[in-house]
Amino acid sequence: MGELKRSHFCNDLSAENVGEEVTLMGWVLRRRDHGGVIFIDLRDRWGITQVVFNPEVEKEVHAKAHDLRSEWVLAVKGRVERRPDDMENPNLKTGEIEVLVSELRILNTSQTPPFPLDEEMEVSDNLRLKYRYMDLRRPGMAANIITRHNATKAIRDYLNNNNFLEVETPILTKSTPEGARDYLVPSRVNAGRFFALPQSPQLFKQLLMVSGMDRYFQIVRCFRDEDLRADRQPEFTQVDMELSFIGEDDIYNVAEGMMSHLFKVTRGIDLDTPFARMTYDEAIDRFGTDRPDTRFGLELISLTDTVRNCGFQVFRTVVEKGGLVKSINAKKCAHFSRKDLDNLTEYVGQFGAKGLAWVKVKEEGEWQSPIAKFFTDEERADMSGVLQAEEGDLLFFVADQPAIVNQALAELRLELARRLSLVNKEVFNFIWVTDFPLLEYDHDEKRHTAVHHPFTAPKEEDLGLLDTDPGQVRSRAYDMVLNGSEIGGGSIRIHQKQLQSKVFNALGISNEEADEKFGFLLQALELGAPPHGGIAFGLDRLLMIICERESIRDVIAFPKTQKATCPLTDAPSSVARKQLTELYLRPDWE
RNA sequence: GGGGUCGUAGUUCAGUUUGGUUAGAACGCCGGCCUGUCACGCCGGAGGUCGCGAGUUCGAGUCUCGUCGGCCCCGCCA
Repeated sequence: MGELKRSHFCNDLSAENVGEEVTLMGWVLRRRDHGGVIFIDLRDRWGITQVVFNPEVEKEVHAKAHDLRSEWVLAVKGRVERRPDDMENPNLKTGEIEVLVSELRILNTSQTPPFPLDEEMEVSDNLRLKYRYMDLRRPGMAANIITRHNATKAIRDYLNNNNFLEVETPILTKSTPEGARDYLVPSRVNAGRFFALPQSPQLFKQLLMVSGMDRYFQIVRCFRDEDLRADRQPEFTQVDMELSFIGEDDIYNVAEGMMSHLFKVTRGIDLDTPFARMTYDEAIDRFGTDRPDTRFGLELISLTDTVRNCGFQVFRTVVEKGGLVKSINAKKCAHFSRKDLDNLTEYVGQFGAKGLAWVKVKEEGEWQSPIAKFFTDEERADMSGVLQAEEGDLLFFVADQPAIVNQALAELRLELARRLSLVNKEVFNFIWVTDFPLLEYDHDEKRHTAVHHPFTAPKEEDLGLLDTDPGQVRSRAYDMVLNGSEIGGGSIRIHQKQLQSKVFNALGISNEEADEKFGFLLQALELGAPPHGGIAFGLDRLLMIICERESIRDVIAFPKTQKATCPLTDAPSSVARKQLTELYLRPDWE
């Protein structure tokens, strides 16, 4: 760069700077060579400035500019000039001016980029990840990274102003049963032993409460060795927090305040607080899922009682076996074609539904449907009544075991909303889902497992059920749901050893195993653990919504592919045999 | 572990249904011309193991099987 020193960024200059000598540094976005005058759009993180090379002004510099190519790195010194009349570019922040270059330094050349940095062009994910540093030059991606910075800054500011301490917790930690598969790290110093990377800092943040930190938070990487999705990476970031001497309402308050600040800073949006609340049971009942998207209707309606004694054997048998019959009334959709319906039937099939019954409501409530003949006039009228069916409506039915009915119709509801364009992207519907069950039965393992995690406190009024009917115990867990996406979850924790042991027992964890795996926590609970609780937010998912992207990969600087690999570094890779033997590992796959 | 979909020039894609001469387009790239463009324009040019491997066939980008990779989903995971 010689003696050149950058004086401005590429979005700084305006008509007010006309006449000034400035020095800009950046990348060549585009070159427009007119044989005579040459225009270069110079780009940096902040913006774009047009710089001009005129042969009548600086003949040698102009000649040098002839060689410039896309993505070369330049330093240019020159005078800010107002553009001639009618030559202003309203699409550029710096469009009023241009820099007439008197001195050009080529700081670096560049090969032709492996893909165009044009925002409009779709480029395959593999290429984008292999050359991620090029991908991140694209203004849209750069904006996401900048938004991510602004988001974490806003979160830190808010929590700092509310008496929270940011405390780091170990990345090399102990493998614990329950939950997701661990990433393991072999210990060289301790033959045959392994660290695990944390699935979350759950136990450490509880210990920080025992240590009297009172209000902790951390923006922290978490690791789960499970299969990937558009919204799931093996390493992801949580906004993790824990508070002492609090109840649910205190958590809701802090979390709502933090979200309000976050959305104000990143999107300029004022959120309505407090957020709506809904129990788990109500969410399942009305939406079939514990993370309902409440931006549109199409709610699930139960017909189980209505059809209990009906003439249609399929429905009757399902109800007799403890199943459900639920329905969605797709208003004014009776025009759906047979192909549409086959299509939707296939769609719900992947969620386990063995069929999708449908009814088109015609004049005077008449049913056009393959199943119409199985019902009496009265039964059809009863069902139409419950569903508030009107001429032109399309009714869908699924009858099966509750889990299948709810999932199939929940997914059908979302698919219908997409097809009917009912989803308003400008709306941010936050809700708290509360009163989750504490335990669910795992048919493979033949025992109960924790719905949230094993440290979640049961509701006091349900404590008696822990021995008699554990599946019916409700917990003090809560999720924050935004537009159908679970963006955070937490609970009030157990802070007394006796209750914690009891829950471990309900989970089928013996006293010995509890001591071996969680002894340190149980000990801490006996040394003055305060009542406490907390919540953790998925920062990547939040940003995906804030940045209006379809994948969390777009808000992570260096994400992994669906196979959990990194095309840029080629990780994971094989290692030297010596490294393995040092770690007391003997491969048997060769 | 399973289902779907894609893989052709540097990039994005057409061509695959119905196998048949030299595999096309746009953008990009290279060269030339051009003093007011901003997705500059005009003229010319180069550029392809059709992901990889087997098979069917006189002949495969096109059909079959396998395999690798990207993406989406189920299971899994909060």
